[in-house]
Amino acid sequence: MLKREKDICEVKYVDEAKVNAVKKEMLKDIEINRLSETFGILSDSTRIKVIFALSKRELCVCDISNLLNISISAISHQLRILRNARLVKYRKEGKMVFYSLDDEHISILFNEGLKHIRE
Amino acid sequence: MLKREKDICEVKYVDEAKVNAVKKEMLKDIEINRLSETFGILSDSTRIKVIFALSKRELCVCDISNLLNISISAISHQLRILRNARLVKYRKEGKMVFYSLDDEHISILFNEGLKHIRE
DNA sequence: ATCATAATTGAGCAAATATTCAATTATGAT
DNA sequence: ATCATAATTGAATATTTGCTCAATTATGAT
Repeated sequence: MLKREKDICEVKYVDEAKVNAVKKEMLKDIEINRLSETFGILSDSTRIKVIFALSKRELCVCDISNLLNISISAISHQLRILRNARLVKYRKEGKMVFYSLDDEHISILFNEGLKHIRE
Repeated sequence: MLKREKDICEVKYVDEAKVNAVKKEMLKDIEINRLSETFGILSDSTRIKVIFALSKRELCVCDISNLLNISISAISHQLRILRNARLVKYRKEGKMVFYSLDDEHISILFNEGLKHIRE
């Protein structure tokens, strides 16, 4: 009755019905991946600072670098991640590039996180 | 006028006033760390599945291992992370340990994330 | 007591990730 | 055109992180 492809865990006391019931309700793989990616973007302290700073006002790369005391290169790499995730947008003005927040929803998530740690 | 400890970035065109204004409002280090830790816990697909499963019902370690098709050891390591973050609680019954969600607020955050990716 | 099972733990490994460094692109000033 | 500055990029490095494996703890059954 208990058929398993993996014979590592030949567990006897598993409640199959219970496990299967949860398995049916389980999130889809794509949802799980998108969720972990979304939260992953907010899981780095540098990116948190960038998002918070940009929630206050538009800033150029150099401003952010100075504000966070982090190298231009490092910040540029992180901005690319935020850009790819469509969390920030930018506009060019001469040699400078100004970044600002692009996504309303991430703000909600971000503030929900703030609420959580401040309670 | 422009005094900096780091002479790597001797930038001239930084808008000091703007940067300082944002710097004043910046989150405290401890808040930033807690935020990134909180989001970091939700940034792993295995932990997402565990949290989702436990949001449906209480499960023992072995159930979770079977449900997610992942080794007992691996799941135990992840459960420790969730325990340390006080996101799950447990009760012992004989040799088995049953886990369930401990934190209402994380559910809110989790569901906000779900909303975000599903919109 | 011994044995088997459920779970935890620590060490080691492999994959992912953040930062640095050097090179490059792009723009504006001369 | 040359030069300086703002930013991006790729490679290399260092750190972090998730998993496996082996050993260990804890409980229940015999």
